[in-house]
Amino acid sequence: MRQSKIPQATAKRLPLYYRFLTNLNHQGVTRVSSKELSKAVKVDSATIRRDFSYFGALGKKGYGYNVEYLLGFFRKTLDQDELTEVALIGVGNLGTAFLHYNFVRNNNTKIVMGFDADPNKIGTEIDNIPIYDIDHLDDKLGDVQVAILTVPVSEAQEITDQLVKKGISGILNFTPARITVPENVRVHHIDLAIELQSLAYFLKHYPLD
Amino acid sequence: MRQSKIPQATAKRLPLYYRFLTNLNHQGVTRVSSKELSKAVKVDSATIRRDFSYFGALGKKGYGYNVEYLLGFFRKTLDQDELTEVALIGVGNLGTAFLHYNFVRNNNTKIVMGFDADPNKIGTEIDNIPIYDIDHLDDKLGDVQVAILTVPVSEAQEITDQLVKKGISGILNFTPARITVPENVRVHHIDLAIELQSLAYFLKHYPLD
DNA sequence: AATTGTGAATTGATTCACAGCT
DNA sequence: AGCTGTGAATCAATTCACAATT
Repeated sequence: MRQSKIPQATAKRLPLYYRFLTNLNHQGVTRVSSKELSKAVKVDSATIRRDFSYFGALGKKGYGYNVEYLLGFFRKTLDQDELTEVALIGVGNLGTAFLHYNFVRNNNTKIVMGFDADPNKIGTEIDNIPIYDIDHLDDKLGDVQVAILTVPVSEAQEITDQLVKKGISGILNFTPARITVPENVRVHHIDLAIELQSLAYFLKHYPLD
Repeated sequence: MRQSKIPQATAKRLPLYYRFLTNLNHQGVTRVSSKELSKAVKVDSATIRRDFSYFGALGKKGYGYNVEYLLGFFRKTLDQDELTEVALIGVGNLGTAFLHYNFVRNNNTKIVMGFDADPNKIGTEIDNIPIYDIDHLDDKLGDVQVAILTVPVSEAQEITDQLVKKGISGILNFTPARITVPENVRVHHIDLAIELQSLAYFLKHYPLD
């Protein structure tokens, strides 16, 4: 498990491949070429072959890849069975969107609890996920290792500190705050405003036509 | 405007810089070094200096950067005044989160209308943004160039086709579908499930400690 | 005939490290 | 004395292009 030699860029694409292969499998497709897959996932076919090759020779020359075999392989690799439990911090619109997303197919992650400050939400369940009082983070969080942070920006750092104190390992941060954490905590930032602004910027400065 | 020679990675960080510089300015800070800024935005200081250098020599050696001057510069560069109008397609939880986000500071983008199929939403306004019937996309969209796509995955491609027909230039796609568009349309994918899965994957395979 | 798997080339981005300026 | 701006080095990812294989 330690020190995989798979490039990070490849690792990020694995869930994508997995999802599309699952779709193909459901549709009864038994074989697929890197070129076909490329069309579906919008990743260059050479990149796909390179990505797959890190796991060994999974395909057959002149034939392509056997969907079921490939899927079985990825299932193991992605720890598709070993579930990662996730806590959702902040049950606003964005947080609620996540709760509803939850039980779509590819579950190697599962939101097991939510936290909020709103008394109308505390004690309720959304899609069977209990919502606790944010002030009880300490008691309720248990040993959950991953948190989705969808709180107002003003609270982001303070709540992060609490999560860190409880020993969290990873945070998916949707607030615009660039939160500070110790070296051993991994943070992925998704900044919706920046995504939109940078799309606009690219449209103006890097025209496609 | 055509063919800027700024690296894409730099371009993506500009809105981030801009936001933090605005904060500093509001706090009355007048000068900042690349090292200080690095701490705040979590980007290596050499990268920051390199990024800035694409716009010329904006700083002073031994001193750092003048916040106001830098801001003025970026304002122009980011077309902070030239507003990009955006349509939000799909007013579910995720879409609503965007509508509320809207009028935070850095506005070079503005959501001007929403679309949904739900009769309870059609005809209403959320934060002063009118919600139209998705079936009236054709009449209402006008010449809006950018769309945020937050519809169920099953509708993604069909609605994309409509947007394309109306001449959209950019789509921020939050559905898990890898939508197909002509070459001259730019699509940025943000796939929440994949972000979560890949964070979990990194935690397991690329431990930080 | 078709498609993989991969060396080699290329492209893109980051980081080092320091001369030069204020 | 301190910090920028940048050449050079490094690192990471993509893409080319084709020999090998079914």
